[in-house]
Amino acid sequence: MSLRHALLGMLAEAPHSGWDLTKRFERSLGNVWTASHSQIYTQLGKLEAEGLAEVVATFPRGRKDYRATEAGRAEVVRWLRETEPSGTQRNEAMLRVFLLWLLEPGEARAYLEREAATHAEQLAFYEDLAAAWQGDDPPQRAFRVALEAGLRIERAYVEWARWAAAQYDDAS
Amino acid sequence: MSLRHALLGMLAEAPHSGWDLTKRFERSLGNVWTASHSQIYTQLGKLEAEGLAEVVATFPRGRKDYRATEAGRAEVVRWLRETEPSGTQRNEAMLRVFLLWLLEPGEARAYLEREAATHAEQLAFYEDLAAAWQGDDPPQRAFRVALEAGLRIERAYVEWARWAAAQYDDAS
DNA sequence: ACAGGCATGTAAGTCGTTACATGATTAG
DNA sequence: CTAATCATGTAACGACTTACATGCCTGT
Repeated sequence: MSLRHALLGMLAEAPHSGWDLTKRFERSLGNVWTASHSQIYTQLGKLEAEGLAEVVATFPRGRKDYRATEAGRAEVVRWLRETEPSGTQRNEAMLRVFLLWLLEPGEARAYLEREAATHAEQLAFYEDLAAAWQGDDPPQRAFRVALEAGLRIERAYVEWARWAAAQYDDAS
Repeated sequence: MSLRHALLGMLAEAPHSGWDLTKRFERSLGNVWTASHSQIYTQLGKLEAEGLAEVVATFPRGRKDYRATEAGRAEVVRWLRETEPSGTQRNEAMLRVFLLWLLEPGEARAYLEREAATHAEQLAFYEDLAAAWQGDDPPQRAFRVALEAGLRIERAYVEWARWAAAQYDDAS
């Protein structure tokens, strides 16, 4: 159950509302794990019921800020230490590559060119983030390490997709 | 619904039994999409009921080989053409990197070193596959294109993980 | 004879998506 | 005053995991 631990991790760093967490998933975290607001609010309720998170402040418009309790923080750490990442992979874009032979070569090439463009855009986004990055506390440094992975992997994707598109050129 | 289309794609290439498909997911395809046998058998039943796949042969031990019907083949092609890959990402190993600040630097470094080793192993596996690769029909060529992505991305992961482990060195 | 791998299926429960539903605050 | 954004929640349905359940064939 990774969502629980993703939420607890963010709530161990600083208080956040369900809305905040939803936005963080949409922006930075969404590149490694996605979650919809309905899932987040439901999970926050459960974390509170289990004593892993608590409401620390309430604001206008019904906003509630949660923070991880000591038990909650201990639970993320336990999860990081004692469990191995599940090998479950889901990469729909790459699954489609296995099936490209079912299309005309021109269509396959177009798909790969769109992939190249999408990844180039994502890479540019990461480059902007990296250029703007500053901060030296541990969570920021962990973020920078993850961002570096994004940079390197998106670069590899862009180069691969361009190479792959060329494989489906009329010539070949 | 990617699983349906992954199955239909394989059944459009050649007849396969549920067992075969399960094995293919465990081996090559598992790196981009995972599926358990229970999910596969259930889905094959549905595909047959909808006229997208049909049983073409039966063997000892209850083995049944399925093949995509014309309607089934048309359905994968429609999916490839008319739908965009869903942006849903789930990469638990990278999610953990965002949370590494919760561990001692030594533990974080150990995690990243294990990641480097895991990806190096996967890379070696892909390199063996690439060395042994031959075949010139369209499905094989699509496989080779996907394999090239695996090679490049695993290489990027290995280099990143080594760099990242160094970030958590005692010195820093 | 028996171990290992082949082969298929069902059931219960959890996780995740999409749609529905409501309302408050702020900026223009 | 009104549109956009903030903000939270529930319900229905579909996807996925884990466990249970069964039995056949082949090689040693």
